[in-house]
Amino acid sequence: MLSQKARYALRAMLHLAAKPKDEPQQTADIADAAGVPRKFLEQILLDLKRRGLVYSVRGRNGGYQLGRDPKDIEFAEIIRIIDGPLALSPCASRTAYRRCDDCTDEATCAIRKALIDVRNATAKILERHSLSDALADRRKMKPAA
Amino acid sequence: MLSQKARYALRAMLHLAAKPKDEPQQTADIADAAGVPRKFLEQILLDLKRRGLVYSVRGRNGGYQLGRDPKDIEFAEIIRIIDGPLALSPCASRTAYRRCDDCTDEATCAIRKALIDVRNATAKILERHSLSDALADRRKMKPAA
DNA sequence: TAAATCTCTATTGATTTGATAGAGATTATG
DNA sequence: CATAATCTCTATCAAATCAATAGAGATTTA
Repeated sequence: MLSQKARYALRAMLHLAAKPKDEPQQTADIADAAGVPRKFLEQILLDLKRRGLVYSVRGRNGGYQLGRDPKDIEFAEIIRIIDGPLALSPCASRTAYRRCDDCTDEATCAIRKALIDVRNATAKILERHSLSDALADRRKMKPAA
Repeated sequence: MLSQKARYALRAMLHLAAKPKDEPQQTADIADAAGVPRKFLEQILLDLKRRGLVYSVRGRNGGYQLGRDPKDIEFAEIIRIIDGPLALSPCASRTAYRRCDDCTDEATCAIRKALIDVRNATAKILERHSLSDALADRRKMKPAA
């Protein structure tokens, strides 16, 4: 399961993706639109900012914009920043590989093998799914009435 | 990420799968072989027993056996029992669907759509991966020397 | 009857999660 | 320049979850 925080992050990013690129959106507005507690959202946006996914403008009329084109921001990246690796076990992670403390023989671990398959399938989907894909999906699902 | 408990459960089940079907294995032995704290393992096995994955024999010389043929016990089932649904969000789960509390429009939720794709891919792998598959993998990886 | 085992429930300490708070730093504007 | 509006940073907190331990009970064999 994703954390609530990661779901908030995805919603906030999707909101930003739907806005004109260079009109900073304020945390209060994003929080309202995405249904996220404002102070909690601020922490989330700071994390995303530190990794370059959003760009911030300080001071009056400041706010947040996407740091890159929506087509270059993948679900996978957002989730990894907030929740950590996609894999079901550290030993099956590519971005944050770590040997299991209590693993006796990784080479023959049949559990690990299955978990790597899952991690690859998950990454394949989430690394190919960008914010612009999501916007397109949304338009498709709810045709302009 | 799977919980430690789920990893323990997979290891314990794999250990049982490698043993003759009708020789009850004792928790102390399984715990030792699978590297799981004994009392913690007992809880895990009880959960698995309640769902029919293992069968127990009480009293002296008692112990645990698989409740079904290893080929009919899937990783997915073990993980679901211990950790709950495979999906990344309740709204993307098939076995434990629940609407997101704060979801405004599920029909057009582009996040949900991606998460459903992930859940389907994950389930496809883990529902087709049985304990006997895992034993076969292990033999393949470590040919009888 | 005693020993070996599974069964059940409670408890505990550590960590994580989700959220709130408030004091800075920065900028636009009147 | 003063002020209001904003992002920035760190601390704190309560509740939930996780990982593990404990121990009394029930069951079976020898």
